[in-house]
Amino acid sequence: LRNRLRTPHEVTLADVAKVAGVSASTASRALNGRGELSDETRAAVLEAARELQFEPSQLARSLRTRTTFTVGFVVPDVSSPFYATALKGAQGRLEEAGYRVLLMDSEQDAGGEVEALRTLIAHRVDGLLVATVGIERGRFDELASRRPTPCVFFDSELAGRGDGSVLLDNGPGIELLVDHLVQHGHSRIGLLVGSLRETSGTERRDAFNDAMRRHGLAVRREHVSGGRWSPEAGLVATRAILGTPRPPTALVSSSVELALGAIAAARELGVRVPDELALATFDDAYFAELLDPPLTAVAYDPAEVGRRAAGLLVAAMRDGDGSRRDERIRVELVRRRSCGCEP
Amino acid sequence: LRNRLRTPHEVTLADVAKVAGVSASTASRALNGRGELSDETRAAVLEAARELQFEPSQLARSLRTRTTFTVGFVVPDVSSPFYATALKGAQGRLEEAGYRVLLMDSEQDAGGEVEALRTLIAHRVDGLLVATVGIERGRFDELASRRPTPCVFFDSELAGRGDGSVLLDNGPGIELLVDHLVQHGHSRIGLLVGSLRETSGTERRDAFNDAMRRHGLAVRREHVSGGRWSPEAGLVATRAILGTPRPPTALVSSSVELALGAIAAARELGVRVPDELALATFDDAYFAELLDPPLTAVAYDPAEVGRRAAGLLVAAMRDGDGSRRDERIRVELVRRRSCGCEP
DNA sequence: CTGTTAGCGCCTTCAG
DNA sequence: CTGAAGGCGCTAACAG
Repeated sequence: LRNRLRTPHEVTLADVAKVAGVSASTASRALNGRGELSDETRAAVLEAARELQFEPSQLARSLRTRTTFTVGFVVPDVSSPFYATALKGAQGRLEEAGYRVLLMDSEQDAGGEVEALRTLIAHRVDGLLVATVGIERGRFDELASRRPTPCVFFDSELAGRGDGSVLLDNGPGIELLVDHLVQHGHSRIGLLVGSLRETSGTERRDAFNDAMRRHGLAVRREHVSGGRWSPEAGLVATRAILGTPRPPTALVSSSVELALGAIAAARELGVRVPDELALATFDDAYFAELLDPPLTAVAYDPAEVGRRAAGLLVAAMRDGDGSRRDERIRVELVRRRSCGCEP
Repeated sequence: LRNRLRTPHEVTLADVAKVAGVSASTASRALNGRGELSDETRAAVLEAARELQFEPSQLARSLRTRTTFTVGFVVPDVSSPFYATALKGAQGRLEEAGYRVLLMDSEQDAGGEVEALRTLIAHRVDGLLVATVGIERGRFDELASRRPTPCVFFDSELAGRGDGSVLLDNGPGIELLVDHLVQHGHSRIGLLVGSLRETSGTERRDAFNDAMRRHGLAVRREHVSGGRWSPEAGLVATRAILGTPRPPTALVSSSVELALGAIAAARELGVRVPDELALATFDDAYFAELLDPPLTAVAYDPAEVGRRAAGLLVAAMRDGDGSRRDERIRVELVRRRSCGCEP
């Protein structure tokens, strides 16, 4: 029976107790600082634990206490600098509070997201941090009902669901971009849109339309293109937009990836930025300053998004009153050359 | 007793068994496809499980089977595009094989790495994927002895430890860079070094020295600077190098972050790249083409690093014969303008 | 202040 | 082919 175990002998709480000459429950109390213990008993247990290099099994502990101190983190694409940085920010907060992170990538796919959530729930995570790609409400409710787990959305949300959200100031950000381009004298302005299954995508598009309307400017259908967040999508979309009979003189991009594609497309078509096409984008990047031309952008701290979301989640896991909290991350305009500003 | 449970009623294997009218052991067999079962029993159990939306507790399962199907992933900095992408690659392979990823960030610190490994081991992960920041051998051995866990190093290794490694072709890569710069006629070449606590850092520095020697070129102490992997370090190092009495005419950078700092420093000092300072770097980046100037680089697929490392780890977790496997990721030179090549 | 007892939810011998 | 029993390692009532 015992010979099947790979590990010759797993050091267990019982072992520690035996060496310390106390019962297992006492050993447990000593190690977790619970209950009243005589100093010498405590010392004996601690000593024994150290001697045996006892490492309590989180597994057993979790099974018993019904809490795993693990949080699930679901993003469309971990390799994206934004999500990677948000993850890092969240990680910091969570570790402070004693939580670990189980990571899942939804691969930009609603099905993948459902799968990820299901797995995480099967692992009995204590909480969920998710940048949704636009899962159906019904699916979410089903999962949530099966096993209620505190959940905070970030970057994109499922309106009304979960215990809160931390989103970017999408509206004000796009407004900053459009206003600035208008100040430069542009009136034919195009838009590179992101995924319209995500609220970050739709909010930016809606804000663009609103801002244009506010300036009395028309939004031409053929000057709006995109649909995904990649440089490739930006390249294709910009080619299409620049290929129209009367192309726009300026372009607002919903993300830095899209903007990269735009620069590439302009270069390919021999269109000079910003002289023939002004460009301004949502999202700053650490290399934006060094691009050719340097990219005018709406900046914010991606790590802060993660930190704040994690903060909300920790609160929700502790209190568990169903009170929602929705936060927005402030953004600011960083003027560089791509919009037509001089250095 | 039961009223303390947050979840009104957790659906358990016993419930499924009851509904299906069989014993718990039979239900378990049916759900895991073990043993011989009559078709109707199996069907009844599956039906009951679906009806109750049974989601087996991985926790309990793991406690019993002594395997968690979880892998620990430790990197110096998740927010770095390289590690984020490697993570993504690893994730793909691991999920195929049924493993989940528990992520830890060592914060570029040996102490943090030890802490991360300890936590992961306490969670009884089945395997470890680590990009070490240069933890002490003794510390590693201690942790490994306490609870032997398959471990594969990637990017940087702890020579001789673990069950294998997947490293980049650091030597050949740097050689490509030096050779190319020499071809451009340079003889005073400087080096931006990364962290020398990591083998990726030392291998690149050593390769630089070797390549220079091979060309009969002197490596000047004051033309070698750096020590960390960040753009800031690159900025400071390049300032220092360019501030020397006879600065180099070309610079090899150990990483793209460092190179970004170099471009910034050159710009700040009014030094034109590549005319006054040629630049070539290890690591390609998706935006390298769009920089000013476009960056000549040694390229490889970061996701592949993760995939291969995960592949090795999965094999090690399955077979468990202590056979080491060490792999190298092939690299290639991508010529762009920063080295002096014409477009 | 401490020990005994009883499980958390699941899997796996061992019998039948 | 199926059921009963035991236990993974830990914690929390409940008694002393």
